[in-house]
Amino acid sequence: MSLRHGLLGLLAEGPASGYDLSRRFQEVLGALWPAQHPKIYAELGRMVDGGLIDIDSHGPRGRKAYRITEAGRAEVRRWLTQVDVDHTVRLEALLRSYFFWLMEPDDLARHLAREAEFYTEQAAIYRAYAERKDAGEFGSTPQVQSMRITIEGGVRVYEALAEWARWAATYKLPAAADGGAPEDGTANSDDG
Amino acid sequence: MSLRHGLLGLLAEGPASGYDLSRRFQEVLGALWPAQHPKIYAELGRMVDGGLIDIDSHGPRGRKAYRITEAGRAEVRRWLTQVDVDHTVRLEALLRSYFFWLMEPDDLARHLAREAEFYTEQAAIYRAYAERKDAGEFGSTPQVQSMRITIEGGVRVYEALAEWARWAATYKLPAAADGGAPEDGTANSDDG
DNA sequence: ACGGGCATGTAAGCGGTTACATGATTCG
DNA sequence: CGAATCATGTAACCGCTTACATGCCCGT
Repeated sequence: MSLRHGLLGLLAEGPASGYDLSRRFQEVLGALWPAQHPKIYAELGRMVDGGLIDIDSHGPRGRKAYRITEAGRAEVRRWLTQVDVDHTVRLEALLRSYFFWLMEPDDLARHLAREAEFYTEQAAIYRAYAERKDAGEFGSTPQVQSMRITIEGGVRVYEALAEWARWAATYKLPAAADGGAPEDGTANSDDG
Repeated sequence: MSLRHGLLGLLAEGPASGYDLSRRFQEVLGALWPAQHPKIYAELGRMVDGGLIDIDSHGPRGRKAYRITEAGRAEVRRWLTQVDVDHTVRLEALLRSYFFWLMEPDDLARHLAREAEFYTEQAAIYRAYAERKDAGEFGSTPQVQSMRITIEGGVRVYEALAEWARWAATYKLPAAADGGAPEDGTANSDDG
């Protein structure tokens, strides 16, 4: 249940409304940790009930700003230091790659080209963000330092995937063109 | 709903039981696309109803092997060529990094060290797998070629994360102590 | 006055995890 | 004979997404 802790972490910087939090999640974390507004509003309600946050102020258009409590601060710190990282990743692109052998070579080539393009673009978005940060556009508070690290992670992961897609294009296609016939025959049983 | 297509893809290699599929998902895809057995059995049931697979044979201990049908083959090919890739990623490690500023410097250092270790280990597991493959241990069928690409993706993603964690350790801590540029060499003018 | 963005929510449904439950077979 | 592993499932619950629904306020 990390959305809760993500919200608490953002609120640790200062009061914000559900709408604000939704936007901030989108900005940097959007491609790394998606969070839709219904989930956010629901979670905020639950956290008020649990005493982790409370309502700071009411604004125009029914706006409600939330403020983190001491219990909330303690909870986000507990999460950061005590709770094991959930290392689950779920990359559909890599799942698909397991089944590339079912695709026609030129469908596959097109697919990999599009994939490479997508990841390259994502990496560029993050890199541009990093450059704006390094140019001092956001100041140099501890929060911004942390954000810089997150962004760097985005750059590196997307660059890795972009390079992977380009590598895959050169790996698979020659195998389909030039011989490389399956002369093995014995292979079939599972276990490796 | 990619679990369905993953199962179909594996069944395209030949008949298998739910238990087999569960194990095969674990092996290579375990860290890239988790799939628990209850979900697998449920999905197999639904796919039989939908005519994408049917029961191939009954074995000992109530074992049921499933065989892909023509409709199933068509469906997995449709998925591979027609359906847009779901590019959603969800990396808790990067979400957390956004809140590093809330951590004590030595908690953070310990955290990043453990993270680096974990990702390095994962990368090593995949790299070892890749080497066994490249040594010809699994033959060189098209399926194995595809698997090789998946593995390469695993290596690259985990290596990227490992390097990121190591970079982060050199980036953040000098800022807390007394300045000094990160090894990476990229500009960070506003860095303390 | 009106359109776009601010702002908050509800409800249905899906996909996934965890815990529970059971039994057969093989191997030592 | 007992333990490990094979093998299949159900049920409860959780987290998340999508679609639906509403209304206000600001700028032009």
